[in-house]
Parts: sequence; C-alpha cells; structure tokens
Amino acid sequence: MKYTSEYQPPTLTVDAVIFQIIDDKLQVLLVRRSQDPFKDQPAVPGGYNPQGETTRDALKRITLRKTGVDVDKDLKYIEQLYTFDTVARDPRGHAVSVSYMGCGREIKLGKTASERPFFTPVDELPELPYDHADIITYARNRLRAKLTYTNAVYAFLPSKFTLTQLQSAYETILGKELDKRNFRKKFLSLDLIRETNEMFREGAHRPARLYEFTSKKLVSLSRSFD
Amino acid sequence: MKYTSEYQPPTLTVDAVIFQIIDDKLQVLLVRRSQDPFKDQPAVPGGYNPQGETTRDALKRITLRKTGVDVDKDLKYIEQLYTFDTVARDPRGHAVSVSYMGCGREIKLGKTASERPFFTPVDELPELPYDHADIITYARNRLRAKLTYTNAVYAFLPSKFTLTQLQSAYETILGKELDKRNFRKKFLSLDLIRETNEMFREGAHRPARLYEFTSKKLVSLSRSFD
DNA sequence: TCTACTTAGTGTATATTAGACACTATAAGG
DNA sequence: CCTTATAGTGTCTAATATACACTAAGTAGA
Repeated sequence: MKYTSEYQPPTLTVDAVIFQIIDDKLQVLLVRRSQDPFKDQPAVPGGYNPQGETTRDALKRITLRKTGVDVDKDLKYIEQLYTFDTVARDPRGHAVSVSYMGCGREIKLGKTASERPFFTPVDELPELPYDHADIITYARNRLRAKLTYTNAVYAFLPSKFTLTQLQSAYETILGKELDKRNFRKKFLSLDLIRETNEMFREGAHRPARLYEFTSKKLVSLSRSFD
Repeated sequence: MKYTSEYQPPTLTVDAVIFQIIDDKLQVLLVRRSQDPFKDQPAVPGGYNPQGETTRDALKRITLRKTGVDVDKDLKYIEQLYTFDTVARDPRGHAVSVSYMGCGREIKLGKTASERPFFTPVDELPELPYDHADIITYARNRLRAKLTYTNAVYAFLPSKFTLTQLQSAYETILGKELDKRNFRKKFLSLDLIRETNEMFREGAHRPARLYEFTSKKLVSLSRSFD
C-alpha cells in the first residue's frame, strides 16, 4: 500500500503478562477491567498505543496506571513476546496487540491503580476475554524455555539467595521436581552464580549459604540447562 | 489510554525477511524501492498495513506485489519474528513494524513485481535503510536457533533429498562444517526423516539414497540438535 | 544438655550422548 | 579396466546426564 493521506492504520494495543512466584506458585498479574467491553471481568492489563509513543513506553504507562507496577523499576526482566492480530477487540474491528512478558519479585500493586490489580496462579486462571488465555500460555512457554538456556531465573530471586530457593524457582516454573544433587552440580558448573560469605538463617535447622548471580543481565548459555 | 474518538494509532508496517539457499549460500530477498524515501535503494520488502487487514494478510499482499513471491505458495515455512518500533520510518514520525521470516527453495521472482526483487547473500549485504540490517540479523539468529531444535530445514530442501544435501543446508545456515558420520548418526536417530526406495543419480560417482521428512509441519525436538 | 527435628550439603557409579577419526562401496567416463 | 568422485559406514574416547542416601549444623523443647 502506498503511503497516502487515506492510509488508516489499525488500532494498536499493548498487553503485559507479568509473572511472579507467590506461595511456590507461578502467578500472573490480572486486572478487573474498569471499562466496557468486559467491564468488571478479569483480564491481562493492556491498552491503546497512540501515535508517537513506542510500544515499550505505552506498556510502561498503561501498566503503571492500571496496576501501579512500574515495569522499569518493579520488574527485573522484560521482553517482547509476540504480536497478535486480534479480531473484534476494537469496536472498529481489527486490532493489533503487541504483548510483553515481565518477571519480578515482591511486586507491590498500586493503591491508586485504576483497575483493581491482583495476582492469580497460572494454573487457576479465571475465564479471560479475547485471546488473553492464549497470550498467557504463550508467555509461560517462553518463560520455561528461557529458564533452560539463560540465567533468567534471577528475575524471581532476591539478589542473594540459597541454592534451595534457586531450585525451588526452577521447580515452580518448569512444573517438575529436580534432583537436589544433580541440580546443584549442574548449576554451579555454569559459572552463573558465585557463593557469598553470608548465610541464610531461618528456622530450627542448619543455615544455608547465600549465592549471588555473577551477572544480572540476561546471559545465554551455549549448552541448554536441564 | 481510554478509547476515544481522538485516538490515533501509529503507522503500522510489515516487513518480510525471506531466505533461500543459492549456490551454497544463505541469501535474502531484497527489493529496490520504487518510492521515496530511499528510492532505488535496496531494502527488505515491506509496506503499510491498513485498518481491517491482518499483519499476515498485509505481508502476503505486499510481498506478492513487490516481489512476485506468494508467501503461502512459494514458501515452505513462515513465522512472525519481532515487532520493531522504528523512529523516522514514517513522515509522521513513529511507526511500528511487524517483521516475518520465511524460507523456501527455488523461489521464482515475479516479472510483474513492482520493486525489482533480487536475492543477495546475507554475508554480502548492501547498505540498508532504517533498521533493516538489524532485522536480517535477528532473522538469521532465529533461523540458526530453529535449525537446532526443530525440523525447519525441510523448508530449504526438495521433498526428497540426500543426506549430503541435508548436511549441506545445515552447514550453510549454521556457517560451520559438520562431521559426516556424526551428522548422519545423530540426524537419523531423531526419526525426523525416513529413507525412500529412490536413489539420486548425478555425476560420475556412486548414487545417493533419497530421504523424505516424516512430517512437513514444524516439529520441535525435546533435545536440541547439534 | 541432650534429644528430636528440620533443612543444608555432599559423591559415586552407570548410562547416554558427543566427538574425533579413515576407509570401503558404487557409479560414470574415458 | 583404470581413474575419479561422491556415498556410506563403525569404534573408541570424552563429556554429560542420571540415579541414588547419608552426614552436617542449626533450633527448640524436654
């Protein structure tokens, strides 16, 4: 199509799939929509991306307003997922939605949020409008894959953590149990983490050594993990 | 952003990175632009995506008109790559580009194509406008990764092919030589291909057995290849 | 202070996979 | 029938993955 004054682009929206682990469950951030369509229904936070704003900026603005979560400050990892052509999302018909996935830890939801945000376990999702369930599934699969060939787990952990916490994050996200000795042997051989001098004391048992990541940027492994 | 009558979406474009192997080189489809900006400069084929058309449909329409390539009939694999926020692509400022990657074999370029399409080796790219060089790099990386954990090579091969042709496609795309015996052993163990009764006779030497893929749909491997 | 309890931390043996490596087989062509 | 060119094949070694169970170190309470 030649660029002419008659050119009218489709509606552009952005959606945010934000994960965090709570109570040893992978949970996703939803909102109750304040507007029609689907008013008061739970949905993935998202909104319109106007002319002059990048999708990344729109994501930040919308997520902050609707949930109180600042994707730059409150999340430790974020990436673009996929762009969905969605029919009937918009009154005018066809709309295009750019989705992002983010991960964090102890994410605080805003009191001033406009759309009643809440976290819910990904295995207990309510019915969701549009293709939101598909988007979440897509994000989960991407996340699982990322855990196996990058150091992306760091997004779910405190800056210093025990090997048990690390393994638990993997087990939660991958949805399967891992052997403690093999997990440790393998992970330590990757040089992604180093031990600190500090110990984590909690409960009536032996304290655990704390570790930290050697890099907090995303690192890709040549050989996939687990 | 609330949906209001004032809402104006950004310009939406689609771009096609189309690969094929010619002369044992991975080559990408470019066009010479017929319009400003960058008139007569080589670029990745792409164009405007108007209201009411999915990105996939726009891709097909634009690629067909500009290059004569029908992404449904002439390509054996296609997937969405990434969505780039591009500044200064559009006279009005910010534009959003949804990029796709496609692969095929013996792709014929249209005589009626509006933008003088041609294939050029990815290692000998001319200077390209916008972020087109980045898009091609992104596509190459994705393609390399896909080869290692899916059966995506099928897109580059005839329906019946020799193991030497198969290995050659891998070597071309991965950019490194592979050991013949190890390659065959490994690939045959994956059950992605089966031998046929036919032989490929060519030249003054022993003929080669022809193989075919057990599935021509994309199959993901649990354990990555090579 | 000692006993019970809870989680941390560790090693070895086996199976599987990856990688290095060189010769024989079969056709065409002169 | 000799040359030439590509097809096709197996073994040994190294690295990695997997299965598996006990000791260590702290707290709490009797």
